[in-house]
Amino acid sequence: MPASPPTASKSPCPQPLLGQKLLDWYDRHHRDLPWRTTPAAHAKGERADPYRVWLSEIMLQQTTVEAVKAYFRKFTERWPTITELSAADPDDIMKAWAGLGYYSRARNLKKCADLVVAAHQGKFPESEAALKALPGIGDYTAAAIASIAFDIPAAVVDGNVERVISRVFTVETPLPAAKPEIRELVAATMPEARAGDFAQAMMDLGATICTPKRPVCLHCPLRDDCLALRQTDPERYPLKAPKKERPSRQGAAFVAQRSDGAVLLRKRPSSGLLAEMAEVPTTAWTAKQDGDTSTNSAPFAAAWRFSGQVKHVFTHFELRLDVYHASVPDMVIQNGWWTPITEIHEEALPTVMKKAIEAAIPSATKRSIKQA
DNA sequence: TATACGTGGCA
DNA sequence: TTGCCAAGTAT
Repeated sequence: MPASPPTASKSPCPQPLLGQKLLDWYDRHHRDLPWRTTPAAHAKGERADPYRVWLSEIMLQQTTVEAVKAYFRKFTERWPTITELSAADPDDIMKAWAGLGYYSRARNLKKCADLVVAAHQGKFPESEAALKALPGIGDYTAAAIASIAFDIPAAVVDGNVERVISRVFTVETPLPAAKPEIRELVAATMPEARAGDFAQAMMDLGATICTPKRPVCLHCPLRDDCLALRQTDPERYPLKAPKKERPSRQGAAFVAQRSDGAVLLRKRPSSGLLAEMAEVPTTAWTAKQDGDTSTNSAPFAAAWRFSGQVKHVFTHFELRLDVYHASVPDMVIQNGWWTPITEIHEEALPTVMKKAIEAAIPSATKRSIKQA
């Protein structure tokens, strides 16, 4: 524990006033989102459902609000309570999550639901530490659930909060090293009451006013307190460590179709990229130069015809897949099964696989998540 | 502390 | 087109 953080001199004392300004702004400008209760309802004693708070927070990790909305509705309609989610077939959860990305979240979702049902009588534990002990719940999510669902004064620090705080206090330490410093500043800024509203207010401010590019400082409730606005350029914050460049990989994907139109799928290994999701047979994905993407590397002999190339960008590499198609006789493969082309959208297919199938069989996967 | 882990939207 | 970004976690 450093005796004196670099920016300590800039915030010698707690700033409850700042927190109150933020809450006043939130009362008038909060976003209405499917997983929220309004601050007015909250003031009347209404509590947010911890299950819905948890589910939304997991979905929102590194994911936009707009992308989450349809999935959140789908999950809560199908599994209204954590008990029902825990009773679900894990494959059905993976299918329902398909397209949202970061699939370990879906696997941990089931593990967490099972634990809460088995070890906590179906109720989320009401402390930050106990929440953080659950699968898929880290520092941020534990604090978010504790504050939003239980009004526990926990320091919620996500990307929005990092941006708001680093600007208001001109934090000169680059992320992620600045995290502890930012957490201290949040703790000093938090009001005594309304922990959940304060956390959501910080995030709404970061999402709508204190945006990464072209923040709307004119409308900001903290404009008189913001050191970045006063001294320099707010967009300079938060400082970030330089990122590495994204390598390229390439491979081939093989879309086999039976005479009745069914497509051959198989299940991916239980660890690593896209773990336990469905795929069409592919080669290994290797560094661009030495990848063999010819039909020589097909999973079995067939009249493979080149359909086209698919590009897909993952977080840590970009992939170019040569896609081949063939009409084949009925057969059985390891970990594989046949799916009617009309039901392909119900499988646990990650987006990259939908792209590959679409390249081989145009219009095969057109049906969108909202209709599914 | 650094790396693996998805996807879609936007300038 | 390319790069950045969006309510992070696990190891």
